[in-house]
Amino acid sequence: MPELPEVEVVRRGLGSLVEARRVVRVEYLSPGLRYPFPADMVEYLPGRVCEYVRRRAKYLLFGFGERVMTWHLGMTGQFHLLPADTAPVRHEHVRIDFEDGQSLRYRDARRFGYVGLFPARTWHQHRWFSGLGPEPLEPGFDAEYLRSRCVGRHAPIKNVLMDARIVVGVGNIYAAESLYRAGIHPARAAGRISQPRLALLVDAVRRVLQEAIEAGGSSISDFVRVDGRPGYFAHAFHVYGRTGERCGQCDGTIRRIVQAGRSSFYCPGCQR
DNA sequence: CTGAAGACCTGCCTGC
DNA sequence: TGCAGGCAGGTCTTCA
Repeated sequence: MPELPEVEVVRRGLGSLVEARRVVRVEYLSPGLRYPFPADMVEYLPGRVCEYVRRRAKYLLFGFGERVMTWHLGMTGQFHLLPADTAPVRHEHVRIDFEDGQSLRYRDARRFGYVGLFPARTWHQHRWFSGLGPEPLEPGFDAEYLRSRCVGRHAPIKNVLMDARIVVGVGNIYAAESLYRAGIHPARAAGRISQPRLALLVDAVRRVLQEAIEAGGSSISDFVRVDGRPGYFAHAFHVYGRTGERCGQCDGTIRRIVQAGRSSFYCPGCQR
């Protein structure tokens, strides 16, 4: 489901609802997610207070004393906060009940999501996190850095942008939209883009992600916020999912190609 | 090392 | 109406 903006929107929605709340019960309800459920969570969390909800890349981090619960939403993961006596929702996998009578439900139809419970001091050393690149909305991601990671690479810039070792949080939608705004063809070899154009790309990535967060994320088929409302950024797509439609800036028609097994959308007139 | 393809899952839409 | 095929926002593993 989610790229960085959607995860960030979920984080903001969850924060005020679960921070400072005490857990009373954890239940793991169904067939497994992508990786085995950390069984010690059922014993560790009850009695503890959620101190914070943060985000790193596309992961949510929940602080509980000496441990951090990390959560990746995969493609279709959703959190909902419901009264504890609400029956399990479809594809519900985990529930965390709080002292105040509310219950956090995790549902995930495709089960690509996964949970971990790590020591608060060393969670970032785990292989899920240790190789991650910089956050795109923080200062470490700039034109000079991107240039250093593109030098000598023949891979298409779109694939480079989606490589979490280079920069985190940019998925299929926002890679397409960023490249459109920067006027760069998604198949262009990363090593053959000038520094000024990479600077435009860095700027485009930042603006697209920021605008998407402010719009509440992109709801394509099933993304919803914690309160069930959709995000509205999909209305602002220039190319994603618009195959055959007219480009908003030129006479061109939006095209779809497949790169590394994923759909890419671009305007042949605007993107070189 | 790099880059591409396949795998993991279910649901939904299209076309025959 | 039924069913096969293609597609879906992510990441990891395998293979060339």
